Amino acid sequence: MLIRVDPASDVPIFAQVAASVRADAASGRLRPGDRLPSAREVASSLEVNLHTVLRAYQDLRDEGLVDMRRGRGAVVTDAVAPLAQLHDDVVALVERARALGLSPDTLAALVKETFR
Amino acid sequence: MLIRVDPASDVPIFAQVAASVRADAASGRLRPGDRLPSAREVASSLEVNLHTVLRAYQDLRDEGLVDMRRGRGAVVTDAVAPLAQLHDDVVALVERARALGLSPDTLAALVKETFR
DNA sequence: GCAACTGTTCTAGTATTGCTATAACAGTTG
DNA sequence: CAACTGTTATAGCAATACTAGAACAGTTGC
Repeated sequence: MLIRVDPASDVPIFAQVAASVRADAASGRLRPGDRLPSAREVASSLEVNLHTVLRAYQDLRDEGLVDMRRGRGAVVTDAVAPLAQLHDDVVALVERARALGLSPDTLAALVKETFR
Repeated sequence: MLIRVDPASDVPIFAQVAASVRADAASGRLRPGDRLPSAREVASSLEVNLHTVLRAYQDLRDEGLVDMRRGRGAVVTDAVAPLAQLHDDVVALVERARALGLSPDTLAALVKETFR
């Protein structure tokens, strides 16, 4: 379980951590029942604050993607299934967007706006 | 040409303005050669500051979607064509995501992460 | 039971960001 | 020339992102 983050990005670190987990769940690298590394572990290896990682984990919990309890850690739930189902479609769309020269921000913003 | 914004949203106003224009371009409601309403007009009707709208317009310019010159205003460029080409795919993906119960933020973040 | 782990909560400080406010400047158009 | 357009500059305020340190409270395994 590897969580990647780009410190130079304008995207908040906590959002990048959550996004990394989400992508792993969508691609099947992370399955229901799997446990995320402890927040302290992640914070240490990314050299960021514990609270920053916890903020990401809490966002994932709010989305229902993980189940959190003290002492146990954060465990992936069945709610990741929809993400996995969309994975191929998302990859296909991203490939088309990339071929057309769009930026990640542009495509993401377009998707978000279309959702409204 | 109508630009909608949700003041209660946690998404910055300037990002919402840019997203609104992007969506209009993608759907074909806005075509190459069309002129955006002046920043002062939009600021006035949305009851926000001029600079907030200009920030949105400048983002669109950075993406190449509009051409800006003082005195003339912001004009939509041919670069919106890729957006229009993706429109149907984006709508289809959003529909699937909605049916699966995903939130706009979750899907947008997933798309953005998949792009990396 | 106890030690070592886990998330939870609290307080607090700093730097950055989003937005506002005013004003002046400089091209473009009719 | 007048009325429009975006551009630039300065300044201030509120909220956000991140950090820091500490204590608390369940869970697990020896």
